[in-house]
Amino acid sequence: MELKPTESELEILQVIWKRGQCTVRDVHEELAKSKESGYTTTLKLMQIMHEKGLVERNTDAKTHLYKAVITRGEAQQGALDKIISTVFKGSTSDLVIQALGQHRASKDEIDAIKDYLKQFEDKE
Amino acid sequence: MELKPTESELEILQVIWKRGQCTVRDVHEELAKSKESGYTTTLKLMQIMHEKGLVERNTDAKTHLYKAVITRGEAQQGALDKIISTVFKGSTSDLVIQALGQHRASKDEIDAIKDYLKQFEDKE
DNA sequence: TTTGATATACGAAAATTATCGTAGATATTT
DNA sequence: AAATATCTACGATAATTTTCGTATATCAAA
Repeated sequence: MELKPTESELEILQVIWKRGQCTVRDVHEELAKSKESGYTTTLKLMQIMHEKGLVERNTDAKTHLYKAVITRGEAQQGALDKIISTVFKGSTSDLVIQALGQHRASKDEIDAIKDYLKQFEDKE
Repeated sequence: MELKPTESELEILQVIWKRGQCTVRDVHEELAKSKESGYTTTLKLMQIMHEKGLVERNTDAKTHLYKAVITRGEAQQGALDKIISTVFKGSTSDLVIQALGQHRASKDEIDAIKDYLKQFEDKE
């Protein structure tokens, strides 16, 4: 196992994560808002994702229901690991600073991060 | 233009960024440490990268010298943009917190980030 | 100058990913 | 029940990316 989703698979997972559970049509209609592609393309991709173990599905009814096996957190971690090692020279702080710099985090976001950092203050 | 490097191209860019400038052999021997592939494969990839405008090269001598056109910072930004939108629901702070959490940044790294955040304190 | 090592160029195969058409099953409507 | 709509399965093609072999040029050494 231990497969990382492709770009298209990630788009599909996004929809599934948001809804928790969905049909091929659910996913396809969501994607159709921003993308142009056939229904059977989405279907096929989701079938492949099932083979790969990225999603599981309930086939009791005619219309199958898909759920994500890989969690959003796992995908996040995988994505982070990859870019930290490929473009950030292994430096997490470089990534954090670059992220904060360009994306102009809002005050709330900054506060959330500060709060998070507080937990390290009393340690060691 | 405006092409994003593929996975393999990114590996090559890493080597170029580290050295500033290099030959195909430089890159290939660096990659060979962690990967198994032929010299002409690296050569071909670098030629394609040249066609795409990701690198430029000096062909005065028999052995060409390659330099990166896209900067590490641009690649970092592109990589961040992509994963923030695909797996972090557009939330920079989610990304930052996840990065800090799992990668167990060192004290120095935490300090660097705190310093960075200070600049926002007096604003607005 | 012949031999051997090392370069680039480049076509083409292999591998991976994405897209779609069609067939057949099942449900829904008239 | 017949017609229509919707679903899955799945093979085949297209597009993209990666890998490599071979031809050819250049340089250095014997």
